[in-house]
Amino acid sequence: MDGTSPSSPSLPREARRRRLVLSSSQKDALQALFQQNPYPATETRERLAQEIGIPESRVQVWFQNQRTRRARQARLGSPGSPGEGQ
Amino acid sequence: THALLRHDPLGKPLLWSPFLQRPLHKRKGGQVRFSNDQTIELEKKFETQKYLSPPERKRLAKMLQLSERQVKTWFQNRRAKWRRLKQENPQSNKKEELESLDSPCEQRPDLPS
DNA sequence: GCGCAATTAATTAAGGG
DNA sequence: CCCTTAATTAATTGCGC
Repeated sequence: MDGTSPSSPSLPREARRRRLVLSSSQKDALQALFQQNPYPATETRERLAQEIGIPESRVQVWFQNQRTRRARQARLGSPGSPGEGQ
Repeated sequence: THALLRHDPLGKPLLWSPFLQRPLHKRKGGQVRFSNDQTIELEKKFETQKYLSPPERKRLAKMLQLSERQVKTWFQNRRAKWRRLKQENPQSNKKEELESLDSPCEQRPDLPS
């Protein structure tokens, strides 16, 4: 009896939340812009969204997640570099 | 009724899974996800009124055992999401349940007479 | 004082190896 | 199976009205 089986045979009609899968090109574009500016203005985001063909909100969340990723990577990468000057 | 019902295609609430889920929806700082009932009630109110007046907010907060601030925050977050949804979706796109109740973007917040 | 836009941290779950 | 990562949620800050 594992509850892990999502066996709900009675409702195959539910469209499970399908998350957007970004292509390499899309990711590349996002990353490029991110390197230029991790906090792009709304207009910039919109423009990029149009260019890569995804909704602006997705660009927004991508940037959010990317910031988090970066911060995390920085943490794991070099935990003790900067001599805190405080 | 349905075991694993979650998330609409466009939109709305996420209700947690039934019993077989992690006993903790508590975030680190002690923030907790609202109960299904709370969310449902909030939503119900939201369908009727996008903006609610301070006294109503207080009432609802008491009813749901939430802070007025929490209710306020919930409504604001909801409004934001809603606007985005409308903007991205020209028409109310709701798979099976269509609720064309949202046309006027401009609902005036009840002015205290 | 409230609404709103922007942003955050934590979490939840889809996709793919 | 498990890691990556997109999507969601409640809360916060700052700004203008």
